[in-house]
Amino acid sequence: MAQISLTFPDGNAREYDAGITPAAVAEGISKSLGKKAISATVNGEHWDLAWPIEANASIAIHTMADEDQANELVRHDLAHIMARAVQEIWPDTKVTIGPVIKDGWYYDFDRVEPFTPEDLGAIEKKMREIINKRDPVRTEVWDRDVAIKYYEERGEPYKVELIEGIPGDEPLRMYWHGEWQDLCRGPHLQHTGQVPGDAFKLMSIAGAYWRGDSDRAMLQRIYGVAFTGKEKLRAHLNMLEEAAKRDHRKLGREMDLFHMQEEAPGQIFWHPNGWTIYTELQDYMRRKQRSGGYVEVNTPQLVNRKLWEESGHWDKYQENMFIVEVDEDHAREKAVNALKPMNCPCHVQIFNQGLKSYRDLPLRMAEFGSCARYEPSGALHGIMRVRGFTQDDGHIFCREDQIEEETAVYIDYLTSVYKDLGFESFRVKFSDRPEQRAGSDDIWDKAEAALLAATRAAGIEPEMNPGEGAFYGPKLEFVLTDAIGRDWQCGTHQVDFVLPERLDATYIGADGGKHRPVMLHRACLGSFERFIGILIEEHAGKLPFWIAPRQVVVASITSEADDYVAEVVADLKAAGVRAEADMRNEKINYKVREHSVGKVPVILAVGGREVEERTVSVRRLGQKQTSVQNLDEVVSELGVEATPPDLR
RNA sequence: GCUGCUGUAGCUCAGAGGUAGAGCACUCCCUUGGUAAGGGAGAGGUCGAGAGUUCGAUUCUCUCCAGCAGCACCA
Repeated sequence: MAQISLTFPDGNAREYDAGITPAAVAEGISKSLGKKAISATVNGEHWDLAWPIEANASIAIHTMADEDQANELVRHDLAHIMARAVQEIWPDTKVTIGPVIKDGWYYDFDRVEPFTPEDLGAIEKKMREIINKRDPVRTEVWDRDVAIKYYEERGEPYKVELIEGIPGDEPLRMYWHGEWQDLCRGPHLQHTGQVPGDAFKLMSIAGAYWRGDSDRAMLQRIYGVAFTGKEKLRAHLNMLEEAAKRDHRKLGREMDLFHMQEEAPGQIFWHPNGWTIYTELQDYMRRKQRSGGYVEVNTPQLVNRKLWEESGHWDKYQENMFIVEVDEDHAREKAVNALKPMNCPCHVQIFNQGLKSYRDLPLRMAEFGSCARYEPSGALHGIMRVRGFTQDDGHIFCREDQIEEETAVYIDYLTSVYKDLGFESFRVKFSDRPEQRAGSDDIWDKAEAALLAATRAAGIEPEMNPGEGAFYGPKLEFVLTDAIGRDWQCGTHQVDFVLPERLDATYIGADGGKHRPVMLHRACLGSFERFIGILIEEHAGKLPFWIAPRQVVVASITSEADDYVAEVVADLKAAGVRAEADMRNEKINYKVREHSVGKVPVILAVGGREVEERTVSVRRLGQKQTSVQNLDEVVSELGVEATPPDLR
């Protein structure tokens, strides 16, 4: 038998017979490791203990102490155990796929009867029975024809389709958990009893399209979470509960920021508090844009269909546009307009007024552009995905060779904005050429290289999103996450070769001839609405002082202090602080509670002593202790804090 | 848009085939209280909209609207 050499993490190598399994390797090292081993990493690949190793390789044996591998195995085995449980309870259910995801797994089923929330309990119970049986997990490699026939006979069409989609040279692994069988890449644990029975929970049922294709069957997906121990599960569930408290929809109500109602789905009624955040943020962005070399413009909301036809939106985006037809007695003729879903075509109209010289480039044009998009009803989400929103939009008209420099400048700009707003880190995704695209490969090469180079120069290694670019050019997406970890694209930076062409934007080059500018679409916040939603969740409502809508409440302890309260409020306002008086006939406990719930950053309590000494008792949100300070001192301190970071 | 769930007072929720309840919030009264809910009284709802079944519907059925979770979408 041929010999192979396996290299261990400590650098030592040992000789084995070819075809040895990691289980035997572990057993050979020590009896206890043989018992504790759950899987291995072989040449960087997560490897089942039962898979043979045929050639020289590096190897690391894993135990339950290796969190990453253990979680993957536990979650993956649970996916199978859940599918088995479901088929044992409802044998007519067809199985599809069940991958591991962050914190758990899901499995998609095809069953005529929908699952109910009560079913989850029954499935969990059955899963624990399976775990308690300690059924062995076994794997075999099959020929495709045999496997296809096997699944056809069992009436599992989805599995047949999956196999047909697997490249012919890849081995088909068939797994058994006891008598129950599934097609699976593996690896898995050795028996069902290795899965902790008290560290998982089925979370929810939802619809999901087969293969993610909305033209195909709607399956039923069951989500579960799982960990290696029950404390970790408890911590996770606890985290979710805490995260729910940070939901911007809940805080929006509690802080009286905004509301939404049936008559205007996907649109926001901003209340005074919320609008203060909005305008404070807008003022800040306007200053940043000015110092960033942008010129600010404003363009029409309602634009005739002709322009949208020229821009291509009428063809490609019509379903998402609010179309407005005027056909009334007072109108001479019927006009078809659309509320703008984007600002870009309008910005090109401004660019196109008069002749532009190469000396004008790069031309950075910005607009707080209000857009309306008819988003699918199921996509709406609080103020983060709406139908009426305002982008901090901007378009940079430049030459091809300026893309990299402009991208670098933009990343720097965005980074400073995010930092000022409390986001020290954010994720960047890079989407390159899709299959359907405009422009030559040569231009794409250059544009992609420019974006990547600028991003890397900024010290950012983007996540790759292959083939996800716009048809008109590659893009960078700047992603922030909400309270429960969902991704939201906020900032964006996209190269566009197409729109300048369609709308015939030109500039006169140094050579005296006409040239086509490149357009960079960019938004830093993305939209005020989404960004404020993220901002609220990121800070759990405890916004940085300068942007907090209600900054200070001055609360009287007894009515004797009322005059002094008014004086303190006046002083604070004069220092540029948003201050209000609370002289209601209520106890200080009550006032403190109410304004704490309302997330007011600073409460100044004043009673007889403070009136006497011209001091205030300062209480910061989230802190129990208070400090008595001189009034003038506090006013100047808070005046500084109320100053936006770019003006300090 | 798709699958499932939900819609009762400003908010959080209970309720039942015979036309509705709690706590908080709100208004008034008492209370002047020292850092997360002092006490009392009062007011407040075509039970999301429309249709059907029924002697009678907010409750059952259907359609629509909106929201929630996920999927799809997010040039």
